[in-house]
Amino acid sequence: MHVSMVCSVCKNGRPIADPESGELVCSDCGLVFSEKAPENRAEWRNFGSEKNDRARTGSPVSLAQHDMGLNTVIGNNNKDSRGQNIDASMHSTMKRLRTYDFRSQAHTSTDRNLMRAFGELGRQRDKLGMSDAMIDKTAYIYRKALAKGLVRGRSTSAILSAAIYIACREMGAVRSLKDVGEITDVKRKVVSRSYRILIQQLEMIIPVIDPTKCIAMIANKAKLSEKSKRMAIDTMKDFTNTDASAGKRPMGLAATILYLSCLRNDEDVTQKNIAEAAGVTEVTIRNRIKDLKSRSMSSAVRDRLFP
DNA sequence: TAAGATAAGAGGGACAT
DNA sequence: ATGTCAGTCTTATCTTA
Repeated sequence: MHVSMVCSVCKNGRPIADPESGELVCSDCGLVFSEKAPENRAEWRNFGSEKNDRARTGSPVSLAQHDMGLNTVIGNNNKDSRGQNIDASMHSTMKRLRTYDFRSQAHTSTDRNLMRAFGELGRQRDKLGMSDAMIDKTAYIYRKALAKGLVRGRSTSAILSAAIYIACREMGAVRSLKDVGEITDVKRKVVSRSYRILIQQLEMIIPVIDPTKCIAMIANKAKLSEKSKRMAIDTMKDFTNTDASAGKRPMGLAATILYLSCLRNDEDVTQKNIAEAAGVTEVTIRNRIKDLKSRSMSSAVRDRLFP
């Protein structure tokens, strides 16, 4: 299968194999490049006994379907097991059974809710560049939330957005609350509130987003030089696991260190460029600069930041 | 024009009542 | 449950180099 060699979003990253999911993801922004296309075309040959039946055996089992794709339906061909036509009374019985069968497919409110939610999830997945693994993770989280009654009283899309956000975080993909909110058309604060509820109620531990990934993402989005990017990532390593970023949004610090690195390299860039790429404001960058200036740090690091 | 300064306001956590 | 407080971040506006 053809794989484009440059990430379509950040225009810079190369596809690398993600050992966790086995998919090709962008080395810089974490976007999924491509995945194995599902083989849902008809079989070329028929291995079974039925004549002229080249159908596949069904789509893969997925959590992102309300019944996990394991549904069966009562057939419509009105033949018995030997292929004989069935008689009239049996015919009407079968018709009635089909009606019940169809209705029971999505009869509980849980099933209906899941159908709605996963329908929406399917519509969002391309916009977010989500892999199958991320979709399944999202679906799993949503199921748990629904089972715990966390959806009642809140909108499906709010909880779904939060589940998407959590799935992204767990897979190490760089997506902000703002990104997710914009794509799912849910207000950032609503996504954020739902997110907090989910991680509290489901007792989830969400890994902190890797700040070096943030830097790579911003640098590519703002089309900055590799040199500044490298430098910023090196510098950032001196700040991870310190309290420099405690309680602050990682993007703000990442953007600031990147900005300072660019200045150091005499790269033509404005606060505005970087702020936009990072999804923060210029003021935040300025505040972070002030914080950094007043911090104690080794002179080597200080020299690198403030020449 | 980019960067710095300042102010007002939103949203949420901690903590007390 | 409700109110207050400190801290973070955004938006908007004005000034400065």
